[in-house]
Amino acid sequence: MILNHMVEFQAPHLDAVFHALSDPTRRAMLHRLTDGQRSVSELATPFNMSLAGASKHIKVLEGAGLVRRHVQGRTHMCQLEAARLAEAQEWLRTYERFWTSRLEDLEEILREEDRATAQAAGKLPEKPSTPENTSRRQK
Amino acid sequence: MILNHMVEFQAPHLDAVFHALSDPTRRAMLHRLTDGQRSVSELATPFNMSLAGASKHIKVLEGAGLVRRHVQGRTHMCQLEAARLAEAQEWLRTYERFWTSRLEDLEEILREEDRATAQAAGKLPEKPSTPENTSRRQK
DNA sequence: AATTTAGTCAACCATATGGTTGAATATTAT
DNA sequence: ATAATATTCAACCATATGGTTGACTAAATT
Repeated sequence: MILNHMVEFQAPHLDAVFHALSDPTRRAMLHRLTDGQRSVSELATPFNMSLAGASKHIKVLEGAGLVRRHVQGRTHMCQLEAARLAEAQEWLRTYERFWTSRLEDLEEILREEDRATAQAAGKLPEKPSTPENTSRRQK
Repeated sequence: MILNHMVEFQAPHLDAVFHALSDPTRRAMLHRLTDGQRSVSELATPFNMSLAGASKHIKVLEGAGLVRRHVQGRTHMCQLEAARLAEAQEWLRTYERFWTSRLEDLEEILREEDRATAQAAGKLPEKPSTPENTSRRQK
């Protein structure tokens, strides 16, 4: 529970990171940066888009902390900054158990039966499942 | 290179998945589903939001394939569907090497030096770095 | 049969997003 | 000094997003 809190709230970047990743142009840009630094115009060229448009995308990536920029003269060099990607992966790791093992399916089924019985036992409470009262079976 | 293509293009869900994950309400909803199925109103209650609003969020999650819905009578039961999360994690895995090992930093530095020399050697080509001509040092 | 409950739908609103163009800024090359 | 290059900025546009409310549909309860 405490860990969940940490994952959910100790990473206040997730909104920005996931949003940045939701655009294919930006994902492609990140991917090109795995090969090394690229200037803004280098990053822009493969895309059928104005330089200003590409520049905006880069700013989104920068804002999400996925790219760092070093200005050298008139060219802005962009570099992949992976830390926030690690945070995103960490968030996803919480859900790994839902695809890694069929054992988890069984666990899930048991939980379901549990719920079903509880529901059959009586009326649903008025606030049936706030985070506070669903800790019945904590991890 | 072929693998990169696969990661980038064989997962056409990434836009929708990452977009779905970019909203804290939706992430919280997913999280609550790790504890078992929830009806739409159960999912909605913890949030200071109209039922219709929450319903929209759930539809976004459904659209991204992160939630499945079984209608039983008048209640719609929502269930976590993790496969697409696995795809997202798979995409992120491509970047793991950028945070897992300091060895990669060295590799990166070497690549940088390589680039710098190439640049010093002559003018930058007109299309300096299309995906085709940056395969100089392939993975 | 009447009412409550669960949920969607449609219309609306403010703001965000992804894109454009044209002008502005600063650096480098001639 | 002039021109070219690299990039941002500001204004604009269409569409998407996250939210609301009120009306509607369908199922369960009384």
